Amino acid sequence: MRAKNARLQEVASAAGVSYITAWRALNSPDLVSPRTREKVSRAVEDIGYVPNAVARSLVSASSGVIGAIVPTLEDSIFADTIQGVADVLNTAGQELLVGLSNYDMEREAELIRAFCGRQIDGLILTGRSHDPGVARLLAGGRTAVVEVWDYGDPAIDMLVGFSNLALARAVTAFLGGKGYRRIAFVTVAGRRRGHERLAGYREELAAQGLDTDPALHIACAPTLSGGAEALDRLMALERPPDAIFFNGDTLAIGAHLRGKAMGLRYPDDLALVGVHDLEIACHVDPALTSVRIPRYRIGEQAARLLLARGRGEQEAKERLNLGFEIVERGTT
Amino acid sequence: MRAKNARLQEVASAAGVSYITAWRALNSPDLVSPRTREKVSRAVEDIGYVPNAVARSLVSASSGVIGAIVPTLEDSIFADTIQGVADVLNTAGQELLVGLSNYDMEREAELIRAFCGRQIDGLILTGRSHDPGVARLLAGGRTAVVEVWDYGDPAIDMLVGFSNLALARAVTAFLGGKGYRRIAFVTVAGRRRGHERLAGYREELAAQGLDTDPALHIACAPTLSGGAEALDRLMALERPPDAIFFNGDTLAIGAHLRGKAMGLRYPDDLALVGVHDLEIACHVDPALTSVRIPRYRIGEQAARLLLARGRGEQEAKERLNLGFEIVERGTT
DNA sequence: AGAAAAATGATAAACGTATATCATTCCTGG
DNA sequence: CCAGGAATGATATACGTTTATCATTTTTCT
Repeated sequence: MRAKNARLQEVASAAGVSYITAWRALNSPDLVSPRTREKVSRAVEDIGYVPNAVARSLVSASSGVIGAIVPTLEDSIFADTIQGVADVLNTAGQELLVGLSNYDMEREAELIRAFCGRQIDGLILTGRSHDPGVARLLAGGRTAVVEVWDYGDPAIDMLVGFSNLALARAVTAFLGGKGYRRIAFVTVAGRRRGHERLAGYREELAAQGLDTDPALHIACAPTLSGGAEALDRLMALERPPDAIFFNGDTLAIGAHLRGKAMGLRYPDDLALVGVHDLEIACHVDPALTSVRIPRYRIGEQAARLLLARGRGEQEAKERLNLGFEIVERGTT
Repeated sequence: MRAKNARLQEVASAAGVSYITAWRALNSPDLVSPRTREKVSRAVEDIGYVPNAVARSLVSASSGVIGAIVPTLEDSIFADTIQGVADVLNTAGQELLVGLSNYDMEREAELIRAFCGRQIDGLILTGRSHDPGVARLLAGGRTAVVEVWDYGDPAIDMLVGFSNLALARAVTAFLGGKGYRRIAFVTVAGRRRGHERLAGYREELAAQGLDTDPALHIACAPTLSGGAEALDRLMALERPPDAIFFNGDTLAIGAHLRGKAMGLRYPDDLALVGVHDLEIACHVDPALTSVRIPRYRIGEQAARLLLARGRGEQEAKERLNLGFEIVERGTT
């Protein structure tokens, strides 16, 4: 059933030329006469020859594959970054090995090891905290690495993202500047990015002398329902918040729709801010204030850096802070 | 800078055993004494040895990699399927090569060729229409193929999905059964799945004697705004529809929110149906009637079939029709 | 102690390509 | 017709594993 793929030797035979000539016809066409070139490419067609990239990788010690590990594709957040990576790699004929860590550092470490064994030319990792063993493996510099979706110290190699701490401080400061005093923060349980942002939120609360009631930070499920339920819990507090910072538009939209059904009026009764600036943020009424993050560009830039490194153009440990932008709309 | 990775020979030297013994310690531990096993694994640790999967693939003619090609990750639709694939592959230690065709058949063909050159153990393709050259390449049966997100004839090899034609007929019949006579259909321009569903919609209109006004089928951008704008155009018709079937919840939600802002009341003024049953369908008011499609399970099952084929358990050209389900809510 | 079994070692071929070296054949221009 | 270059060919080695065969050493058991 499973016949072996044709080898270049068979193409050569079919074309009536030697192996070497067939090889030259495909890989350095200038060294070969047009007639031979023609014969060879016809033989390639006839046989359906596809060069064995595995053998090529083995001898050239470079696979033409980039690995990217993100926590999940289930919210479209990281999917957009992967899309950016893939779009850039396409233009360079590189392939993309995708790994989903499910927010699990050990799983991420396994994926990294497996990817390294596949001789990937570059690796994109989400975030800056990784398994220590793997950090050592990668610190050798044999593989180009870009960490994305974060900005700070230390970094393994290259870095493309924005400061999660700064983002949380900026949003909190923005709300404080608008006069809100009891600002709640809603995160999804068990996610590292949430921890960093929580730190920024707390720092800024302290800096601005805002209400630091710990009851104002709660965690919920990463869904619209999670956001809706978080709203319920916060509004049921003895002293409910006057503004809620949701760590993700999905949560914020869930809360927005629930609150509206309950009769809340934004921003008078309550202010809402999300993160990611999903398209739906502009389609609810009033439109949701959110934080625009260059999700797609993060992927693009990360891929570009890896390609540049591969071409030897980019030896430095480039660090790109792509920033973020608070987009003010009707809910604040 | 870029030192070479350690080879197994170096591990053997470090452990003070022969190459063969080191190999056995890693690959058939039963043949080796516990003490030697220990020495070798310590050497592996010290050196940071990672087996070269490329060399292994070359000799074993199987790479441990599955390829999956989807049109895009930008809406979360196919991302969910990829997630399902990845979750199953994880349990089997297989890696996932992802290709994004951007709805372009030529691009898809290039990706398929590149993947085959990488000696993938299996391939997941979206839909059943592909470049003819590539179809021949794959028809050889050297690579296990699962086509997903569709069900019908012919198929290259295995098949996991549902009938897009049946889906469109079912939705149209459902609306007709509710008494709606002027049923519009909104698709995204230039997508094949839309064509199949359009055919189903038209067949059912004819079968039920419903209004077949061609002005009731329009195309729009694949966004919330696209759906909103489609609503505007349809409601501006001299004889507007009494129900709209949106080929995707994103479009339907965009229209829903716009229509509500315009003062439309569902389902009295207008009925809406979407496809995909995204979470937000239940969070708008009234909730959106939609069609549940097992996006994640499609990926899971496709991956399972490939793994079974790889283990030699599954030689047949399995075909799984996972179906769909109309979830009736407030908009109809 | 001696035989059987377990563990280890030496050697070689294979996977399909990349690439280097040297040799031969073919074509072109004067 | 011959020099010189272009085109083609023959041969070999390397990449790092997998796997087979056969040989040797060490351990275990009676």
